[in-house]
Amino acid sequence: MSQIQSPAGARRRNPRGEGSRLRQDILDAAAEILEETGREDAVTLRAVARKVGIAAPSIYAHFDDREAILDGLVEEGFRRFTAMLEAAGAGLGDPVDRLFAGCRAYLAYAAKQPSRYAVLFHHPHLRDRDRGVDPEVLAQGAAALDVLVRAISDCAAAGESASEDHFATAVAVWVALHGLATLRAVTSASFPWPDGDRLVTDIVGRLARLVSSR
Amino acid sequence: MSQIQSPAGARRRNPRGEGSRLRQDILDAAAEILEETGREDAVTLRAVARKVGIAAPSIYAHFDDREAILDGLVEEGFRRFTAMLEAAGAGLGDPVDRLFAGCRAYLAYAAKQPSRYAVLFHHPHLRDRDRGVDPEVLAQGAAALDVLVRAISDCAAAGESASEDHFATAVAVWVALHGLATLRAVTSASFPWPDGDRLVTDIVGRLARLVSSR
DNA sequence: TGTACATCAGTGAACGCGCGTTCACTGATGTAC
DNA sequence: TGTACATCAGTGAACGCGCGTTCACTGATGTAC
Repeated sequence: MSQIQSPAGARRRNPRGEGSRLRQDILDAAAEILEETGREDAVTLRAVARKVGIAAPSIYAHFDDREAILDGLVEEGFRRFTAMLEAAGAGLGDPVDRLFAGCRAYLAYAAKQPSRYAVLFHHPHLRDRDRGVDPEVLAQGAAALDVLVRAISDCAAAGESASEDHFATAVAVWVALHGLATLRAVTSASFPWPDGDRLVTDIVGRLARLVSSR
Repeated sequence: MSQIQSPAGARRRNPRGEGSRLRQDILDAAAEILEETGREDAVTLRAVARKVGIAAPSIYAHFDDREAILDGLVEEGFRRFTAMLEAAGAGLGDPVDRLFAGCRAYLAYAAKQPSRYAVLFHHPHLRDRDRGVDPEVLAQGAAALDVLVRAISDCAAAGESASEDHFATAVAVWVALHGLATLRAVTSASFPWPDGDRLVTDIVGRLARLVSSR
């Protein structure tokens, strides 16, 4: 948040034309609450307003309703997630290095903000149920997966992966990354996880059908 | 539920000594609400009471508080889950067949009751945070994982798997199964999943280090 | 430079609701004599 | 066989709370003339 303060009116009113800065403050506060509590239902309008230091109704200038805050959180989360994945392997020439960098970045994001990560993939917006899927969110999700597909294509082109159907290969890797990310967040401290990096190298290496192990 | 009815008092009082039947009815109702809504927070004391056809305070005879209902759901869920996994491969002689049967049963459980499955692995009880982990739940979770470990050990003993550290191998398979189970539940209908059975065979085959593909 | 005015960025009080939980109770069912 | 009584399986009313949302408003900030 660009300005944090107690409810006692310490917040300075945004200057003209920059009222939309409050929108970002609201999203940041919502993300903080989500991460602190680990519960999506703790992100209430009033809790967010308290955290930002505004009156609850002020939120309605920027979001239609409570659900819209969560929608915004998911949308922003996906945008950042995709950008982060793309940035992860950007400077690397070797496609296998790029693949692993992307996978490690994926897991690092989920480890750093487990609840925020979880909300990306549990949010009802991803389902078709009651309302349609937000196409923006779908597009971001597809873009994130595409980073993986390209990395694997490049590995295959370089003769480093035996993958044939690169999309299916990418999905297999994605599935395992997601499982690893969520289970790590949820298991108790007493769970005897095998050595983390070895596990990742192993899983990704096998599922991406890498030719030589690293 | 052994008896379902509208709130209008159609429920028949349990005979003496069988009051604990209500406990099971409450758990069943909670499971139904969870699956219908897909939201853990929809499982309120009052919603459960309405579904069972009793007054809300009647629940306190069987559960300490609202949280205890969810705890009960998780505990029962794990017990059934483990039993189901064990039953899945019971009749099969070939260890590879047994492994695949277990994996398919795992995914089938998650596909049939996605919310109930999700609650097993997202429930705060698995974390160390505020309260200690319920040892009963931990034990059931360990037992479920152990089914996998044994299946893989048997494959290795039969020369069908190149696995060395069977626990690590089982964790890799588990991670992928969990990822597949949760992502399948959450992706929109428009997501172009690769052929389900091929994907499972492929992922499990590679991660379990099976020698010959099936 | 002064001033009337529109706009913007919020506020404060109030609403109705469903919730978890408590409390004192009720009335059917089985048991002791 | 009859009856007093304990127990069991619940009920109904009430509480205080935090919630999402609405409404009419306020007062600072910039703009037109």
